[in-house]
Amino acid sequence: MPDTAIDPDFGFTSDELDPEKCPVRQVLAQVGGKWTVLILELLQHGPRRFNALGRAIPDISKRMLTQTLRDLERDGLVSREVFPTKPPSVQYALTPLGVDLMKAMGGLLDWAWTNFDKVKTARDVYDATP
Amino acid sequence: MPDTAIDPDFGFTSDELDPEKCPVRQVLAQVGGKWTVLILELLQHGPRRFNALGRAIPDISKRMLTQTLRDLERDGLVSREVFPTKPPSVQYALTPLGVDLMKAMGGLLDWAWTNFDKVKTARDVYDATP
DNA sequence: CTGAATCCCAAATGATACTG
DNA sequence: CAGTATCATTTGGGATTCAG
Repeated sequence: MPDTAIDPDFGFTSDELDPEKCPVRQVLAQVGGKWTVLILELLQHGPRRFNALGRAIPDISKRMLTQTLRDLERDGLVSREVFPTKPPSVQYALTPLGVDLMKAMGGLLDWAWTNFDKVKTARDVYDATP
Repeated sequence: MPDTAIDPDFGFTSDELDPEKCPVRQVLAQVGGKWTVLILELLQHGPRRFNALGRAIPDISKRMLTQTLRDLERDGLVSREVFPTKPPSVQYALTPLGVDLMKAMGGLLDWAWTNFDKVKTARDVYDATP
């Protein structure tokens, strides 16, 4: 008998919510990073170099810029190309998979721009009620 | 003169990336939480009680379930209704704003289910190359 | 210019016990 | 049942320094 019990309150198998197996949890763990989407958005404008990205994001450290780009490269969302100039330059760009992801994120991003004021208002109301 | 300088590499004003003012960063800080989207997805099935949500998510603690629900309520995405039965029962449900957010997230969620295997493959390839 | 390595702090999360 | 309170732990991220 399978160990994928079905939750009585929902229709889900436990497998579908398993942190290791649930694609939503895995993808969101990446995309939910503090800098991930910001960098992906910038790269939608075309390939950019390391420091150009750094300058565009005022409050990111080199450490996190490097690390986030590495993670994105590892996931196949961003490509990294080194030009052996002197000094060296490195260009980052969205891969087709990355472009596709950003297309899929369009709805969420639009929602954020058009509805965040409602969220802000809700917060103010909530915080105002003792 | 305004302090909203324009980045030379992109067309953005610094205001648009200001962590406090950028809706995308604000919304993602919430949605990117470890449990947020999971709970919102469950509530798409209809209103549910505290422990039903807890049972459906195998590895969440009561502490984080409470906190995430509070944050969602504060943001106007989830409603909370207390029934003074004995013992008490509390029902959580998506608000219209929450329903709307989940609609906007549809593209991303679909992408996760259909493309995560590609991400996994990319990871394996990346990790295999020394 | 593009990182890697290290140290360190703050925040997020988990574990457990207690309560109306 | 639906939390709260407290403590312990893990993780994310910043600052700094060094290197090809």
